[in-house]
Amino acid sequence: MKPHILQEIYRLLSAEYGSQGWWPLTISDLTEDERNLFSNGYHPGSYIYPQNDQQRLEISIGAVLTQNTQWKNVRKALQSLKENGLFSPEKLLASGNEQIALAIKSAGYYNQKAIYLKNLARFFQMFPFKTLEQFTTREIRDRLFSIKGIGPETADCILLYALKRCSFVVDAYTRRFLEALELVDSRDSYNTIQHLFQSSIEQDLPLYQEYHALLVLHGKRFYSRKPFGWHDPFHTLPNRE
DNA sequence: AACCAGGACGTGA
DNA sequence: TCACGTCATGGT
Repeated sequence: MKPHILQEIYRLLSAEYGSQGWWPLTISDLTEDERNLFSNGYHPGSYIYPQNDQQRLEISIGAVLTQNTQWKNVRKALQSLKENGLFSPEKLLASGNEQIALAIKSAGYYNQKAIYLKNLARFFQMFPFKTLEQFTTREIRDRLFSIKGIGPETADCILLYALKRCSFVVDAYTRRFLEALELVDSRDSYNTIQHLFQSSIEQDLPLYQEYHALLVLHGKRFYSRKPFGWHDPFHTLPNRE
């Protein structure tokens, strides 16, 4: 692969779609000014979020809930968790699986995810956000990955968007996109593809956050099973080498 | 009325 | 390692 092709792809995606402002926060968490400024919880051009543990937790829980699930349904589940007073590690651990499952029903897989959220809550109880600062990104990643219900992508989402660590997120859209460009093979592992990005682009947090967001947006447009775009996906993108 | 969504786990080869 | 079945609601 050409060494700088992933940089070039980022430039093209960024020019095509502009700033995304991931990870989205629920509107109810934001101040009135922010509410007026942001649409649908996105905060394009601003990388100061999350600003408190509540928002860090929301991103982390959202990362679990959005596994193979549309964000729209996750947002309902997040609101439901808050409305039912379940939105803290302590409350989650003190609640029954059935109660959590009921609250997150809209996100699907609710029985599994109720357990997953408890496992995550147990982790955050053992390692509050403040104490995580002293660990390396790799150390946190290994810890997260060992939690039942947290795979590589979910771990990287938490690292990148909740903990502000440069850990590149590889999702299904990223894989389909790179496969279509014949930059990776279908049998390449998650870590292989992640390493491809991390060795090609500069270690910059906004860049990491934006790049994944852009890949999701572009992926939804051209690489969904039911794509809603009609343009040639290769039109503005580099030809395969 | 099938089919899909910002995955992860358990199982058997 | 890896391919495959399972988990489940909400929208097209």
